[in-house]
Amino acid sequence: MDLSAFFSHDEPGSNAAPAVLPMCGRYIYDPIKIFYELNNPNSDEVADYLINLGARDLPRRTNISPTQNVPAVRFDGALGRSKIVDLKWGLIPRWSKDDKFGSKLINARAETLGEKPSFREAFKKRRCLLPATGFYEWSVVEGAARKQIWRIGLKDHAIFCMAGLYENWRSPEGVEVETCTIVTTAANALISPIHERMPAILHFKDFENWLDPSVTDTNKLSECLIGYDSDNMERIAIEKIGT
DNA sequence: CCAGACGTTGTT
DNA sequence: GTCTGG
DNA sequence: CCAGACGTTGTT
DNA sequence: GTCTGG
Repeated sequence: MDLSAFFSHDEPGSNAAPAVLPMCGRYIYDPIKIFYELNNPNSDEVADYLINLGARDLPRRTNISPTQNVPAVRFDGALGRSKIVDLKWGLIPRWSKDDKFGSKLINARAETLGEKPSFREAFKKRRCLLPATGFYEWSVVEGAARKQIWRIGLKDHAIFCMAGLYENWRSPEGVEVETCTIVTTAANALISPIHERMPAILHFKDFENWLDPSVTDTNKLSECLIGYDSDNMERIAIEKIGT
């Protein structure tokens, strides 16, 4: 396989083919405020949607990692609409005896959400969106001393929403913890040279169905968990997280 | 029946 | 909680 | 995902 | 090398 085309926008020196490795264990949230200042778009329906939910002033975070609280959109039954809440990244199943298992469940494969004991109930009833402006992947480049870091996102740094599931877990001591996981899917053409998986990025038209707990047709829900179009994304080699 | 797992990614 | 393996 | 730790005994 | 914490 000729991988040279994938490196046309790489930094100098990374012309060796990387071992095919690599998912979504770190990501980025740039405030919508910054997004608008940088790009001044005429309209962006995802950004407008999040602004309407009060996301405009969420803080900038360039290295969101598992076990941290992350901003999420989910349906609130009492309000009758979706709202933004903080969820701890790393899903702890309701039946889990301790919180250790949660640190492993940072991703959930889209293909098997309906079957896995840890995810199937959340897939039917507790879906959420995780806003982001990018995510990181690491790949081993032959001959290089360190792993190559990639910052991946939509073109023009547009904000997007990853598909997520959430749970409400009660510890033996009675402490409530709300946790979440990021749904992954097969990598698209842009990402597959460096990683086999990528987060499921939802199109705006699918937000409502994904968030609506009364929607339980899992076949239909699965249809929106397809790899995002490579042409609308970009992948940039970086030296350090946060740059 | 009980005991034990329940997950993903990447690496070999 | 629910399924699988023994 | 990466970075960093990786241990015990006895004492307070 | 493998696990834990963030």
